[in-house]
Amino acid sequence: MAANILLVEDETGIQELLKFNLSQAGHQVTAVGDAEHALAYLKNALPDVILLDWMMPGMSGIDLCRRLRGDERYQPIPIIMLTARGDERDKIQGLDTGADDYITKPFSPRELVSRIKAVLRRRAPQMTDEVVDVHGLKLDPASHRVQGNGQALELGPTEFRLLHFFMTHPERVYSRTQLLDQVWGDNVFVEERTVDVHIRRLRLALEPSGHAELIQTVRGSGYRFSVEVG
Amino acid sequence: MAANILLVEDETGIQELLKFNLSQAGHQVTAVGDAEHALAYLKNALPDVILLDWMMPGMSGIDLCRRLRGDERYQPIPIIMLTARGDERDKIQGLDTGADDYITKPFSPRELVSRIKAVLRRRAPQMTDEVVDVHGLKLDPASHRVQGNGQALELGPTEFRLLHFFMTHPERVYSRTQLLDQVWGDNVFVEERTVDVHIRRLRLALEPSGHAELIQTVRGSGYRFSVEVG
DNA sequence: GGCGGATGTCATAAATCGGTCATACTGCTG
DNA sequence: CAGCAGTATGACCGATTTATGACATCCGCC
Repeated sequence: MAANILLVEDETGIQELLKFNLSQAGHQVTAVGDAEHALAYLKNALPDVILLDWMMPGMSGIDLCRRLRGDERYQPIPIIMLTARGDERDKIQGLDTGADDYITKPFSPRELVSRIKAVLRRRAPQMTDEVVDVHGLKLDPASHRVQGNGQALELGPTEFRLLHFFMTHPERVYSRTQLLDQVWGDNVFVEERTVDVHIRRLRLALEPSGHAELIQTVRGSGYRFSVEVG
Repeated sequence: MAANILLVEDETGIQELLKFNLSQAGHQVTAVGDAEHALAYLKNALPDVILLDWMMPGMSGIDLCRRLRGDERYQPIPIIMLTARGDERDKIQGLDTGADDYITKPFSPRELVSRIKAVLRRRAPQMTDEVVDVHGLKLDPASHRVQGNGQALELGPTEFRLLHFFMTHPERVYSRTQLLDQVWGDNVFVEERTVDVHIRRLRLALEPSGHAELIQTVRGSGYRFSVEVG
């Protein structure tokens, strides 16, 4: 579950310590000292999570949070607020501004790491490395394996990501464009029809265990991963 | 998993208690009364874990922790902080330390032991001296020997470390970068492709006993040590 | 200083993937 | 039932990734 994390924190001491601990947990951390630098960074890269200190010189964490929540581009990025105060009022206010979670100093590295995991799970289930199991179809991100009813299934990198996305977002139709954004990544120049081809390859790969039917075509809309028939 | 533990604690009562309990659990304990003695000790020996009391006369636990974290030589050593419940919040406020874990007094010896174990496993499972045996492939860190189905296998130092890491982290994909970090060490300037070469050498070394298949390529992701086929 | 093993790098071969296209098929609409 | 838009399929080929063999360097040890 390696994630790119943007840390916005003015105290260099805490910055270093968090950086160390999060790196230890396998994450990629970029640290900036204030809201302005954070915004500058965000113009060029989209992290998977943002850790935001509550109190900062200049634009405060809460202001930055509000601003990010107002921008469609940054809206989907989970935000965790860091604060020294355990005040319930602040917590309410923090969550009010659109933060996904809130953690009070001091906290253990382990706690922070697990909260990051939780927040990722909620926002982007396919980012976590948890095993997904649906109807006898099992996908393990850690070992990068897929089994259908215990039988090993072979699928290429793209099909793997595609299936992973589908399994973590079941029972819902996704257009080709959405799939390209989610599975291929944004800003990729690829024909929409290419999705069809990979859907086919995925179906072929799932055929041996009879799980191909889980990938359903919704004419005029896109595709859906669903347990129900039809 | 016998570990060398450095205990830094000023209260002799607690010191004795922990020493007894940890020895009981099979660990080798060295106890010192303050940070200065701890540093002196660390010049000559590197323990596997450090237990650090939070509040101490002279240099506090938190200062020592910071200092150790800043030194590349001590950075990989797991640190567990011992803190008194309800300690003045302000002093510890937010200044999370870079410790791997912290435990609040009073705690049960059993809890401490299991946390030590957890921290060791998390940091470096391959650091332990336990013999690893998977599918007839046996690796003994102590004697630095590898056998496949009883047959001695020859492998170079790097291949040995690589195999050791894999055997202690099975069923999981590791990217070339991760392998470089874990097996070669951080901050090493080595081409990623070099990993391929050592993978090949490792496979060649394991060939005689037919264990080469345990080293599997996961295209686009990295390599995996796995008992399962495919 | 010479030797042998170990290590990292490179060039090249081999394997696989990914995107596109042409074509066949399907289901809806009038 | 003809036409049409959307989808499935099979083939192709360049691009990327991995495997392999060869080579230069380094280091400890005679």
